[in-house]
Amino acid sequence: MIDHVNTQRKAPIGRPRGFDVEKALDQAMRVFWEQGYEGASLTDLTNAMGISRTSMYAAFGSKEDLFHQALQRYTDGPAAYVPRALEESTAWQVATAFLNGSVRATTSPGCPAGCLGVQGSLAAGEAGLSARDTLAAWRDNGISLLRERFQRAVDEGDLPAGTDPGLLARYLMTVANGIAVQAAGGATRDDLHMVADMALRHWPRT
Amino acid sequence: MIDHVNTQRKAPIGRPRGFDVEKALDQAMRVFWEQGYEGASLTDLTNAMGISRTSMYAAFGSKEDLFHQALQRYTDGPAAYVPRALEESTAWQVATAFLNGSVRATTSPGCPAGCLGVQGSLAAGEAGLSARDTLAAWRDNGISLLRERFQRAVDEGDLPAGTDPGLLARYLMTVANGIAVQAAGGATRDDLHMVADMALRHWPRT
DNA sequence: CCCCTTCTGTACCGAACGGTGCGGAACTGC
DNA sequence: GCAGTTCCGCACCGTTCGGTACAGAAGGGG
Repeated sequence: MIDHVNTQRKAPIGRPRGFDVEKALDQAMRVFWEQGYEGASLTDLTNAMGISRTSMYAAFGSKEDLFHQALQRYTDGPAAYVPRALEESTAWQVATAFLNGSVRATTSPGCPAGCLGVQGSLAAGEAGLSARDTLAAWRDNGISLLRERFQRAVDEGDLPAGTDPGLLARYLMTVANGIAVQAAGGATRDDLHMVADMALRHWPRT
Repeated sequence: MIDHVNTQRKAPIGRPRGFDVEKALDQAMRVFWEQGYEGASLTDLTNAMGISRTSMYAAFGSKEDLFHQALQRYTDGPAAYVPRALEESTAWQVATAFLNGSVRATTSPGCPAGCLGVQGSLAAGEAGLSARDTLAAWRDNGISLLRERFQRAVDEGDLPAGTDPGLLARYLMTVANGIAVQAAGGATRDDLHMVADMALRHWPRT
């Protein structure tokens, strides 16, 4: 607020940055996605980002900070199918869009197989505990978003009265997480689309 | 074959081993289960096993060999619910026993949360690629066992003609893998039992 | 022009990594 | 007792880990 004028300043004093922060963050996201938090070394990361260790620390803070920012970019990018799915007009459409989106995102050609929010740090030693907890909270947040959407669907009569929105939400997230594991193991998009269809076959209807 | 007499020899020459190989393997299995292949250091492992690095290398070969033997012990121990489920008399009972067993195994008090076959090495750097591939093959083998069992059920008329045994098998493994991820993130046994029930609600019947 | 700020490349830090050489301890067979 | 064999604890190997000190390069403000 005080320095609102600074938001318009195009050329801050000092030597300008020699790389594109968002492009570098994209590359870091890919490395974390492919190798996990612990499996991605600073050397792997900075090589992929095309910058030196010093520049990385100056721009992002630490490996853990970089991971958080890469996860945010993942949320806004490859995982953007989640908020899109929540905007569908019926609970059935939300569920379908969510699972189909997860299949697409975890088997996208040119991207690592699987989901950063799952394989980024599922089990870890001491160094990766923070990342592990961050991702567990990230997945829980996804469940909460789904639950709130399904609660609304119950309230609106879009889902049968007495339906448990929390159970539906956790069920969908569980299937999506399983899809991510299968994708990481090499399952094809067609395989997983059939699995997603099967998981939706018994969806409650009014 | 040649040394079948040796199988009866109780006291081999040389200094006897000062620890129980199977107990040590159990502890190693727990560490890999909790921290993953890359996250488990030799120090973590040998401390839990109660032996020195030298003894570990002499008895098990290398960290990777130790992991393979720990996975075998996991297969025979905590994951023994899989072959038990396959022996159930109907496909429905097989599926129910498989998912309920996976819920129990991934939320067993006194054991790490989740499944070694999933979180042992899902995404990894160069050092963990072999373990990652081993676990992917381990999961694929589980799918194959289920598929063969369901093929038999189709042949016997226990499942409707035209049912795809491979799809059922992959579907169940996907749900089980999702359950493992959720368990690793702190989901309770009750939560996951309800998820498993929901996943079985639309099971094909004759 | 010089000063100040910011960014970058190199070279390096202590710690931890997986793995091993070696001398001594503990056992069997003679 | 003495050789032969196996196991164990300690100290150590080279490498890599995440993170940083420092000096020079590249920009703006006066």
